[in-house]
Amino acid sequence: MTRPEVLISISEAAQRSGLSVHALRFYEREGLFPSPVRRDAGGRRLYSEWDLEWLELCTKLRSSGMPLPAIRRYAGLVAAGTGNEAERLDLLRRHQAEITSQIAGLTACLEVISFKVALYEERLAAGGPDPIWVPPEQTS
Amino acid sequence: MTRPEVLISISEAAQRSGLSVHALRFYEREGLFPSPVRRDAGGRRLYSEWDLEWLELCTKLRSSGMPLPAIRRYAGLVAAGTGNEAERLDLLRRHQAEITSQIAGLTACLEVISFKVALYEERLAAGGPDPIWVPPEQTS
DNA sequence: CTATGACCTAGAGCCGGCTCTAGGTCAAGC
DNA sequence: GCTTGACCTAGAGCCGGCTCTAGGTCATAG
Repeated sequence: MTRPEVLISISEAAQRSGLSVHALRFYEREGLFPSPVRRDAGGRRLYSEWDLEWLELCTKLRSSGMPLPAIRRYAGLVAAGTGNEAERLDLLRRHQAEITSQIAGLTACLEVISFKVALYEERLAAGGPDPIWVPPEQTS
Repeated sequence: MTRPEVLISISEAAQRSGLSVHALRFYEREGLFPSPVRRDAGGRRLYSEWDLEWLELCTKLRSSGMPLPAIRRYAGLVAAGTGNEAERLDLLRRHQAEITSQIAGLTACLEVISFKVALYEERLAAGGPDPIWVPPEQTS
């Protein structure tokens, strides 16, 4: 009655997760998996659906700037099983705040850039080669 | 009639730009200034208001992920004077797109995290220690 | 006159996050 | 039985962006 769990090789896991095989092994060494990655008789890694989902979360965390040690902590909490939900929540909330402030920062940068873009567009449209922003002549 | 241009020392420029003195010298070596930073008789750097404005732009570009070589290119265009506005515009537009897609990526991550946060909150509020996401028991 | 402190240069070091290499095992196909 | 190719481990290397060090100059204060 145990349904036939699908297990895939590292190269397949790499394809499906978007990570390189190197990165997958590296993540494992770094303790980023809550439960050890399974192996076949020959010692080769076998990734389950669960592992892939976990990796998906990991890549989201990474791509939003969470450092490996933090992901390791989270993995540790998950590994420890139920009972530490408050801690997990705390970790996630902090990262949530982190992302929010990153977005705010980027939005501010975007505004500045967009302003400059608009300026250049205007000038170019006007055809005039009026200087917009020239370094001051070295009047020494 | 030339108004008395205010020139400040490197440490002051560091404070006002938020960069370290090391970083300021480093940026200069890396060719990130369109016009060379002025020096006093003793060879010490003197930063003008214009330099500070430039640095402000640089930090915006950097903090939104523009790599140093790209900033160097932009500095080169500004240094070359009027006539290359189209190129500058192109460079800025590309970065604009870059930032936009970064924001989109972060927003996607934020959604995932927020979803998980909501899940944990719900569970914790319910008081129940129902497992949310447990690594599968190694049913080997 | 000396010592303090801000500055200078050139170059080495560091950190995070991979990425790659060397050297080896193993199973399948010819 | 040999080659091929996917995998293994441990560890070295790389890249970007600073950051720090060593060793020196110079000006003002005591």
